[in-house]
Amino acid sequence: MNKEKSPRKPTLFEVAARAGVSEITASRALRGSNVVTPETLQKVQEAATSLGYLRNRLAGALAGGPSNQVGVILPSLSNIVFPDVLKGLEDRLEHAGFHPVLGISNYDPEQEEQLIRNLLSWRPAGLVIAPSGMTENSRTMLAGADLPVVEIMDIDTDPIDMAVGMSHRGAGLAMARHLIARGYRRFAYVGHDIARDNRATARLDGFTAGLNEAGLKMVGCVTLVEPSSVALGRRGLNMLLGSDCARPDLVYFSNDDMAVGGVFHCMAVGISLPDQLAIAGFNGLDIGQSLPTPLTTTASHRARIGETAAACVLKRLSGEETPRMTDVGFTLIAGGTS
Amino acid sequence: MNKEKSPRKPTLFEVAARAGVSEITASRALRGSNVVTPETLQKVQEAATSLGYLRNRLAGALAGGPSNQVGVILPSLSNIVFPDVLKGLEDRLEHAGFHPVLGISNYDPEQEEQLIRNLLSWRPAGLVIAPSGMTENSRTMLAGADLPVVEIMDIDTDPIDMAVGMSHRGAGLAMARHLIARGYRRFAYVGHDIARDNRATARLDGFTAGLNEAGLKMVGCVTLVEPSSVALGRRGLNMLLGSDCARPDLVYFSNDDMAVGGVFHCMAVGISLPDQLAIAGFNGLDIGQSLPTPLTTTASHRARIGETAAACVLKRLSGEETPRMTDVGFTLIAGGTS
DNA sequence: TCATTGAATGACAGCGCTGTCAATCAGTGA
DNA sequence: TCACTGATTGACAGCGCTGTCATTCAATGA
Repeated sequence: MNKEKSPRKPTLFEVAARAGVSEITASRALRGSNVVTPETLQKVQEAATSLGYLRNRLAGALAGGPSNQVGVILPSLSNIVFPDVLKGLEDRLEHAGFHPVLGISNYDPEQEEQLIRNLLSWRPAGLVIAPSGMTENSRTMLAGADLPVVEIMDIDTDPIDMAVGMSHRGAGLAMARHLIARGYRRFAYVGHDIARDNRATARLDGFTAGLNEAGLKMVGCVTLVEPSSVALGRRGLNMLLGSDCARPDLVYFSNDDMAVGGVFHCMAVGISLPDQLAIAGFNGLDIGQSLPTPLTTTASHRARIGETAAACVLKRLSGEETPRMTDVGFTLIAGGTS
Repeated sequence: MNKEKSPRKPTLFEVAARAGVSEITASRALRGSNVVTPETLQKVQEAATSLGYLRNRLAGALAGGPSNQVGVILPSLSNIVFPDVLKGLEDRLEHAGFHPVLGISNYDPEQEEQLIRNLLSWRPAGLVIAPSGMTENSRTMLAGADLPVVEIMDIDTDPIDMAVGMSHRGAGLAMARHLIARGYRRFAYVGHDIARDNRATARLDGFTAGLNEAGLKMVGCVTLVEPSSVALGRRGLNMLLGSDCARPDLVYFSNDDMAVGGVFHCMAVGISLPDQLAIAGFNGLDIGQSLPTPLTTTASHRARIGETAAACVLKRLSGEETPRMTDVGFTLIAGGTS
């Protein structure tokens, strides 16, 4: 089935010959141009089917036809956040017959640059990227690439072309204000590999700013240099409470995975929520909201970010005006854990 | 930045001219061929850099060069399973400088066929697919495409070219035997949109077979025609226990998301695990293992499936022998919920 | 000294398709 | 009848690169 030497795939030329028309007419027919007669169309389609013709888009794109590939660069697929974004992207792209070509940067600017170069060399129709500290080269390539480029997730910095996301700093700030208004005063933080995840850093930054506004500061802080996970959150809270810092009344986690781990730790050691300890996360994941006591968190609209980014690319390709900045916002969820 | 008309990208010809060599030599230099002199190499690299040259792989692939794109077709990105697989794939591919080109079939054979046609038209180096009931056309295209094709997830059926996965039927069967050995007798099932997810169906099938071996049958069964989620599992268990079936002593869930929902329901209504009710899932997700009481489940090696599939493609491309079937197996986790 | 060898480079053709512009032709009104 | 219009179709060139074979040239040994 795959050992026999292939008898060369039929080309457009053969389809055209069989249908008794020229190559270009066959091309137009198969691409659904509306200038060909219904009869011609049918002849060509029949010829294509009977020969098992499979279009070669490499040749098409090289000859100046449009591409239906969109480069997508994400820092990770480890937690559900980026798959959610990817899902939104894919959804919207697929409706338009486009495909994401994926690259994972692992939060590394060098790898990111490599990926950009690599993906651009396929001359995609557009590029969507969740940046991880782009290098100068990266910016130059993107700026000169003459295709729609959408930077996603964060809108706290000025984009090369377009940006779709939310203010992570703003989300942290809003959460701090909300919690202070609810009467909490002794805050602690449990975070994951924060050096690499600059969005988590931005949230913490905003959160701290909120505390400062009220003349407060953190009473404790644990940061674990590992990717975020439920298990890590559980471990992190355990460490925090075992340390000699003042007992916090609320722990802000770097995200929901971590926060759910915190909740599980409380369940396991019999700390009652939210009386003895309150917990807040970030992301608004299904899992947090399905806990016996729903998690206090900030819902990020991840799929919507993906969808909107895809929409921006598609709009630009069809010549429409596109906003430079799109804020999809966030929604504070006042759950039962605070 | 994107309004000005682009002054046409420099081509290999210009790089070659600038370096004072022929096109083909420049091509070889930039592709890292070992036949060019170090001096030539440097001249060409300098010329390329100073011109901001960006390789055009469309032309390269069309001219007979290799592609570094691998088509990937998955049925969904909604729960963590397929992102995990994708992560494994991406990891391995990226190390070899390859990129997945993604398509989501939504468990629909027609869409799947469309995707296959579309992705193949880019002449990728290989194709990895988690099949959703392939059509006759799909099979024909793949069989005739003359590239490595890996069918992933399930190995219960005969593959077109290669298969990497585990026996879902076997996993269901093993779990049934394990639970029966532990003394459980009154089994019920809570599942999600099973018509579309034939792997969940295979597990249920195996599980039922295991019960039959022991002369047992299900005492209750709830199947909800929605994508699986924690919330759905919670709802499903609630429905099951509210129905008039005999009270089960163990509920088998279609996967861990659902099972965790079941655990949360028990917590919320005060059913103690595993005395009053036992629960088992499938997948071995982090979340289930981080519960105060770790979930009894079967760990599927999702990332490994992706890695192995990628490895198969790469091996085949480098001319090595590849196994037709790779069983990555599964691991039964006897947790505290049973 | 001369044929021989191997390393480095180059000329050429063509991958399969589509944009551009030109040609064809039936139908129309003067 | 004839120029004119619009709807179809076609000829041509070339997108940018790489495989194949040929060429060049210095180094080698007889």
